[in-house]
Amino acid sequence: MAFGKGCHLHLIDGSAYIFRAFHALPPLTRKSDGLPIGAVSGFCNMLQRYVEENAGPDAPTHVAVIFDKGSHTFRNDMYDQYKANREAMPEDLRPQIPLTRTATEAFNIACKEIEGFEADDIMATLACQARRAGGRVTILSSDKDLMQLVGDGVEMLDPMKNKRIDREGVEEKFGVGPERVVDVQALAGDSVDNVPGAPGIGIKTAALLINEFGSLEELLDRAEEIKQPKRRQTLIDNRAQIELSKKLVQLDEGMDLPFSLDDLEVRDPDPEILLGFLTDMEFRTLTKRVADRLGAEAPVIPEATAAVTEEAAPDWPAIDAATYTCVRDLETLHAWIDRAQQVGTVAVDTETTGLNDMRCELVGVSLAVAPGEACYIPLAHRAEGGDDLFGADDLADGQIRMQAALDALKPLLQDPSVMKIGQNMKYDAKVLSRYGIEIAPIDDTMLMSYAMHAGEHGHGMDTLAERYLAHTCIPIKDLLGSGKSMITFDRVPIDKATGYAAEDADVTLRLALTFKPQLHRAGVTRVYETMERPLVPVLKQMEMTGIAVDRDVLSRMSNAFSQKMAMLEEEIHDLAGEKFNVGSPAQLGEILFEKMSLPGGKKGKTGKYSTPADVLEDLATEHDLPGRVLDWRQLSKLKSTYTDALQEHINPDTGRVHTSYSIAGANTGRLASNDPNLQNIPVRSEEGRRIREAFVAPEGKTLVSLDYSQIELRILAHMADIDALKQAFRDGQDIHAMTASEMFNVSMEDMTPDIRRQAKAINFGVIYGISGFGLARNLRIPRAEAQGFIDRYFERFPGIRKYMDDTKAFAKEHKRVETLFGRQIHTPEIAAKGPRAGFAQRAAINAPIQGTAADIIRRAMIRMPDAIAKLPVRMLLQVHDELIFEVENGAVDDLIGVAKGVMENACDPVVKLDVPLVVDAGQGANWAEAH
DNA sequence: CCTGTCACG
DNA sequence: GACGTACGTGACAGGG
Repeated sequence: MAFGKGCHLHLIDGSAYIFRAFHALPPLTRKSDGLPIGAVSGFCNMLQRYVEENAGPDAPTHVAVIFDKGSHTFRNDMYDQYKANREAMPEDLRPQIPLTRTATEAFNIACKEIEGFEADDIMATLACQARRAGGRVTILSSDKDLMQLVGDGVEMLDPMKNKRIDREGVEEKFGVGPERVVDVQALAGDSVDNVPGAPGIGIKTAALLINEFGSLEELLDRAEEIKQPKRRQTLIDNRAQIELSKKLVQLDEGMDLPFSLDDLEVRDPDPEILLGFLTDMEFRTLTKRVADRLGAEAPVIPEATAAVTEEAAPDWPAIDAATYTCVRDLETLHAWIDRAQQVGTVAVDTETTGLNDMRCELVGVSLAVAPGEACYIPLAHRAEGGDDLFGADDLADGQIRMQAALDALKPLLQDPSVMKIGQNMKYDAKVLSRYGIEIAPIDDTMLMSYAMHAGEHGHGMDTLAERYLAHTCIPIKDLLGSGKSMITFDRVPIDKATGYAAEDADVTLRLALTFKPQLHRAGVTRVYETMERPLVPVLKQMEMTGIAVDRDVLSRMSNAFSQKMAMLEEEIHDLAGEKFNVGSPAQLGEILFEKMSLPGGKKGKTGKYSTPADVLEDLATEHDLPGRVLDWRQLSKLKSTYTDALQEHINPDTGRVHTSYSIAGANTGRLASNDPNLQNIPVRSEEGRRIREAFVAPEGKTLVSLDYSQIELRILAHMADIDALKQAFRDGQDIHAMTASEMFNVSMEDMTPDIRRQAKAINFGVIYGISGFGLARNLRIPRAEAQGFIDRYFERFPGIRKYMDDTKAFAKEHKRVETLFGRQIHTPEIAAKGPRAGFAQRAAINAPIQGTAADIIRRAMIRMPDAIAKLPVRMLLQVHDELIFEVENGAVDDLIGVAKGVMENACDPVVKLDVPLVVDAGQGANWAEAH
């Protein structure tokens, strides 16, 4: 039947169906092989319900499910920030996308998508064609972008609320008719799609203006006539941005489609094909329901053989090193690869010659496809007994040639439809990357544990195996030994290595099967999917890039420090009247408190005097020696930890320094940097800050540093809901001065640096879970006075005390606290008695604040690679509230614009802060200049 | 291997 | 009423 009068076209927004199905359902997996199919299941159920509900007299004559295809559309060419705030597609959803197309076809419903266009444009074009032909159209979607199509026989139906949206519905939502919806959207913008619009103008104001002037064009041409001065200026200043926004929201109704309306005619499904598909997916209930409706026999779905179920199966085979396979030829390897491909999920572990993933060599790879089914593929083990001059570096027999094995593994490890599970996958991903394999998609058991159990215990594999599998892993010591006689993994006999390596893969797989279904129940799926797992490739890239360090600068500083230290040491020995080890607190304590009888000597647990800096500072007024020791200590620290150690960390292959970030190191969600720690490079003292001059941009490039201004205090203002603080941040005030002014009744004009400094200490104290003692020590004032400050602070900002009390109460009740983004930090010690309770309480107060800040910069980092993809720039480092980039000189301003936007909007669209986030930028030839 | 000290946010 | 107290990290040196 040709489409025409009397015809009724249904357009189903396929992508919306998929996302709703994905988020509404727990992460179901196909029993036989663990393939994630939650979204497919939900999608099929929705299609079936659609079919059942649309069989009556008003049944459509034509129907199509329309999908988005490709992430880059013509709108991105107009505006590269379009939809830049979108969360990346969850890894579990990705492999399900093609299956939803297959499902649509199995239902024998037309399934359409066109590369480079959004589903909305296809639907707009089809709706217009149908309208012109005199037919009716119903769009099954709740997307407000589609409301511009309503009218003249086109309606929308919100499938969630089962609510029809006609002209009146659109006017209710936008305050204007469908033909003016794009005008309102152009002004109001859209944070979800990142359409800028006019700042400060929302839907209400936009509708008011459009109704007054008739159209957007008219409004912009006659903007001078607007009465409100601020509004007038906004429209005049942002004309180009508003016009761009209109182009972004305007749907393309005139696409050239490679099919016609007639191709969308409603067709009955072929029972064999549809039931075949549902059976393949192992949807028991739905298969039966569909079979009943089609009057067909429901096929029998065999019980699952593999042990992938909602709960970790209790009947898993025991973990036994003797049962694993050693893969020594290509044929066997291919059999394992095929098996992994079929299952769709495989645990992967690499064995290497060391712990440094930038320098070690690959020795072997292990795989696990089901509990108890694991293998080890040795690749570079050395021949045994070769400890003499000859043969020591010969490869042991019976190993597949490295390159041949990697060539065979590469398609599996890069296959987008096969999930690769690892424990601390960043390590393996970096090693494999150095061998030409970019492993993806990945799951990480360490990160699953971190998302669920941060604060409860560590997340190393041995710990997890003990706790969750009641299994003690083979200690690596048993293979490598320890201390001086320790060997590298390539010297381990292959038999012994097989048991160890394959066990790691087996354990990892079992942990993943245990944890994966628990994520949803613990309420941390989103944390894991959006803030843990996607960070792995981002950090991998940063770490592998590294930062250029000028060895000569460090070396000269080391020499200068040595000389000064030698001079100081001599002076110290003279003042003490004897030679001793200045670096030994024990010996120094003896000199100070015994020999010289200076006051304030306190002994620690070990019965030795303690000589921290603040004690020495107090003593400096009494004697010259303590001051000299402090100077010596500073130089000693700078030399040993920085100027000397950093030189050792310059990678000979790249000439750069490559830190490694632990994602699951800090309980709060912060990263930790190690080998070397580049998050504690000196900055507070002038002498220390000069070490940053050694961190440089190569010729023709610039280092750019972007840091969040006062992010934790802003979060506190939001979370504790303190109006005065929130307003101060909105007005861009000096927050410490403002606090001081409020507390001490000093006007901002009469503010002295000292009053401000005290207020600043209190502000930070609040974040740390303030105590009179702590503040007193920090400010070096009597305890009673400090307590007075705190009392006055709480009097002025009662919301802060309420936040602290509420947080403590929450922690006591739930044994955990949460960030604004849902990250959980467990506080098992909160119920402890004695001093531990105090620690736990203050940690509980601090964790949501520090953790939310950590979440925000994580989100920014995850979005950054896409945002800066077109610029000649690389992201190098993260220092908690700061990101450092290396950029070609010509692109500095572009980078600052783009990256700042990503950082300042990193909360979107999940959390709306009541305070703005502000990012400051710096640039220079080295880190000292950029900061 | 633990402790003290000190570098950072 | 006494006790011990700011939050989160990592690296280095000394000393058993």
